[in-house]
Amino acid sequence: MNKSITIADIAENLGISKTTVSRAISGKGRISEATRQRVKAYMEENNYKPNVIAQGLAKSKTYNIGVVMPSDYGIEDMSYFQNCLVGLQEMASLYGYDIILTVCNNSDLGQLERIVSNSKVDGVILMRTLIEDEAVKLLLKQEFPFVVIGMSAYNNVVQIEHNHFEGCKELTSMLLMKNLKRIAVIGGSKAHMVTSSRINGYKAAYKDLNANIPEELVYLDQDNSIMVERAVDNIFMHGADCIICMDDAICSVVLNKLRREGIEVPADIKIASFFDSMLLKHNIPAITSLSFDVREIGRTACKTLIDMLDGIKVKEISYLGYKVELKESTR
Amino acid sequence: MNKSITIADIAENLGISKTTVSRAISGKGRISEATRQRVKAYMEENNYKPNVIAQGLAKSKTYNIGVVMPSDYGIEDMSYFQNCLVGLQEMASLYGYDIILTVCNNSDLGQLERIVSNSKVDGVILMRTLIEDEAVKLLLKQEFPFVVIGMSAYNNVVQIEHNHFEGCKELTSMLLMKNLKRIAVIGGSKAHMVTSSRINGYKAAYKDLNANIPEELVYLDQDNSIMVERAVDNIFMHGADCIICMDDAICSVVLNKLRREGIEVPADIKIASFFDSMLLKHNIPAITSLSFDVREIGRTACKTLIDMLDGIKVKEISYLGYKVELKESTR
DNA sequence: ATTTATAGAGCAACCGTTTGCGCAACAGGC
DNA sequence: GCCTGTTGCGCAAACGGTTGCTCTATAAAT
Repeated sequence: MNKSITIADIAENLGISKTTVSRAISGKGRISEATRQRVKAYMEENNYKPNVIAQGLAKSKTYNIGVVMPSDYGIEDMSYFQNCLVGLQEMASLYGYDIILTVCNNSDLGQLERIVSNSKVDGVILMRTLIEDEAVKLLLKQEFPFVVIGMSAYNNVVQIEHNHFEGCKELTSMLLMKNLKRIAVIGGSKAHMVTSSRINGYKAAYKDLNANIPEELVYLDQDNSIMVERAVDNIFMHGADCIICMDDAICSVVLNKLRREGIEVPADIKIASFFDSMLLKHNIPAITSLSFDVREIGRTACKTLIDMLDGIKVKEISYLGYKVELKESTR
Repeated sequence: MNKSITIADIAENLGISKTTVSRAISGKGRISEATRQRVKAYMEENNYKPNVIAQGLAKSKTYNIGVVMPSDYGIEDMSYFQNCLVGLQEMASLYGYDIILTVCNNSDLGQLERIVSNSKVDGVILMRTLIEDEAVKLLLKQEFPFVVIGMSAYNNVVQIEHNHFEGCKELTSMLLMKNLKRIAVIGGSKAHMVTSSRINGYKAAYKDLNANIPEELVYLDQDNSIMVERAVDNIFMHGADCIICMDDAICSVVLNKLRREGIEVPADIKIASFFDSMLLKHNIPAITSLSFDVREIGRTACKTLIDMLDGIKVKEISYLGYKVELKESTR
């Protein structure tokens, strides 16, 4: 690991002061075009790279963004995470930031606390928040800049999200319009904001039509396949003409279960799913899906945080678009 | 974001020098027990947190570890990645390091180059390497400390890996012992070291028995479900009594295909898979699987890198155990 | 020709730690 | 009472940048 050259080296070799070199590089302050060119040329030639740590110390910035990934992320969340991360990265590197990743859970914020109080990051992005979220509380208390991806139950929190309420409402409405009246819902955790927003959207669609909400068809917190399959059984017992799956993993289990039971999709029952992953890409019968540009979420979240760090006023909630895809006739 | 207190503040308030405070904290250098206690008490009381950036500048360390995630990671890799990451984190935070995550691909190493030459990380962990790997070349050329997870085709590279050769050889041997002679292989990229190791293990098992290797049953580089399904067709055409799937995603597609064709597992054909994810957990018929403690890989990789950074001599290749799980009779 | 504005550059302090070296006080050995 | 060793501590220079202020030379305005 060969020692890299510093601003002082450049200054000495060019017979100018460190100040001037610094100015030539940053473009700030008064400096002649000629000198700037000399410095630039020398930099180029000798492959000078600024030491971001030193810059950080001087400017009280780290050029790092902390990203908190919940430690209970399931495999079904990972595709979302991956795409989001790519978006975050894209934007971060555009502005010279890097991403420090920490896995934390609501009851052990050690990691997050460390990077925040040791000043290893300038701001934080929360990948998901709970209705009762310790990370949010911590950051609010410390007045540390952060944005959350997805909805937050807290005030004064900058949020980037797809409009799950509207999305789920639109989806449900569309299904209702197609004369499907008994729409079941499986999956999603009650503790998550996303879920409650979606459920509210679902209910709103029913209310708009003054129709009764079939509460007996809603099965949240189905943590494993066994539960999901049991839910499917119950749903059939109660009679249903459509199932909305809260994520792809659930959808996959449901589809398998139906296949085993000899129930045809979409002939016997319709299936709709929130479609984040590629998991089902090649494996879906006719399902209606709601899809999001997750990468865009990442980009927006990152840019918003950077704006905040630059002291630019940002709006508290950014809603991003979603799209409902009907695939009734596929297959 | 309230300004945090510094070593200078402590020094002033306690009427001692910065040096003494620093020594009290680090425990290095000569210092009386009494003073140390005074400082510790004050730190505790006023919630002092060292500024890692400043420490970094002084010690020429960042306490950051770069982790490179290939940008072509598929959803089937994410579970592996997640578990590995948790292991990495665990060990990193134990030693006061943080993880800077970058997504890079072989033809665009911009991100990696930046964090390395801007001295934002002390060392790098490569999540996967290709036979012809630009990241490895770059790091070797810059003499930058790094370890790779999985096998590397290069010399003088510190590697942490499961013994895929032995693993796949053992798996294949076990299958051969059970009188399955026509074992097919689907999936895996020729460009990846893992794959070639596994294939070599597979072949070695055949050679040990002086049996002919059924080359016509090996289908690598099956990038999408269509190809996988076609491969399955071909495999049946050539006759096979077992299929080894290189990963869970492939396995999932294969299982679905078989189900659709009305082929029973394990009655009509046996299935074996490299089992990283939870994806198939609730959805597997009787498959034989090879599983790894991926978290341990992460831990080991991280500890190895930290040792390297501390100037401790590490062994070039660490093999971690794997285990073959037979589930022939499940379901 | 004198004043005023401005452009180009440098000095030196600063960001928050670490660390080599030096200094005083005190201990023990003779 | 002198010499040597050790202990506890502080000075000041680093680490590699940034930045407020000052200074000079030149251009523009009067």
